[in-house]
Amino acid sequence: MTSMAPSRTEHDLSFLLDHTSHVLRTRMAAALAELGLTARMHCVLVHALEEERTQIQLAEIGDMDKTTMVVTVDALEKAGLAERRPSSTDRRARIIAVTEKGTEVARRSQEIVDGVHTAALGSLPDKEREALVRALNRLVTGHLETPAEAPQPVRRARERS
Amino acid sequence: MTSMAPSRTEHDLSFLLDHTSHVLRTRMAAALAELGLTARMHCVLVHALEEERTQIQLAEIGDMDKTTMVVTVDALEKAGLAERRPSSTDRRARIIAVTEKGTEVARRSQEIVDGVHTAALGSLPDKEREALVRALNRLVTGHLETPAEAPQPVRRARERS
DNA sequence: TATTGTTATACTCTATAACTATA
DNA sequence: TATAGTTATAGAGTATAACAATA
Repeated sequence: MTSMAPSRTEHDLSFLLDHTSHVLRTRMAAALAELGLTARMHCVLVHALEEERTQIQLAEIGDMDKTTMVVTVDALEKAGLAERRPSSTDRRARIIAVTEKGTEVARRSQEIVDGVHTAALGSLPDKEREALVRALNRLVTGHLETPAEAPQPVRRARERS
Repeated sequence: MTSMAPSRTEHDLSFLLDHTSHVLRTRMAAALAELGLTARMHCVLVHALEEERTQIQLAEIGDMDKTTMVVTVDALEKAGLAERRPSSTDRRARIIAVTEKGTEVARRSQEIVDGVHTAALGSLPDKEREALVRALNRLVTGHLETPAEAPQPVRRARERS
């Protein structure tokens, strides 16, 4: 969003990526909200369906904190789309089991996600679309693979009770 | 970040745009931090240098709220990079004047910004780089021009004093 | 001792509301 | 009445710390 260059938006990669990802995110959020889902809920549903996975594993896949995963799974349980089940091999861990209703919702939400992506990519000429996806994949696996660590502020210890 | 597709990351446009923009943003923040700047501060400096502009005008350009602009200008003043000056035509408004030091810092921060962008784009083959920029510009001015409005939550009135 | 999941909470960010002074 | 800038603060989002159960 923040314009990084004086009157040369066309080559401001920061602006271009921020703007497109932000707008796409709002589109996705609005589309998924029709099913009562957030992007995170969709993400968890889809990956929990693939195979038996614990909260930690799903958090890793979705690049969420484990505490964020707790509230996401809470929401899925409350909506009747998934359930926590004890792991048979590790009594600390919970397997996220997708319900029948959750399976159906995930099928529809995946259609929505694909539709939003297809609509965006479909607005581009074939050659350009292919090059865009190729270039982004090259950046994601190459020069823009890992974030620079931010100058993190310190956090005070919690008050003892 | 949130993976939107089951084991098909290569075509997950949400993931690709979110990841690249996020990583680029952290790179930019880290690089600008060396000068003691945030992306917003750089943005305001650069556009305040172009011509006489008020806070509101600069907020518009940087897509910031006017209250966010207040803290950004506070930071610039505190660092001795810019000053608030009364507008000669509207006594409500403040012109953001860049100091000599601010002018020099802006020159260097623009070099940093350009360098980060050039490094990222330089990791791509020529044809792919050109197509990426063309495709992103087409999306920004076309299908992904305007955000979908989020289902905004209500805000309670402030307590009267 | 380390790890999973949980709760509680602190912190950041940003937007909203109300306000002052002008227009 | 409307607008520029300010202050105070609400609210969302998320990360940190501590903890209980288990490995």
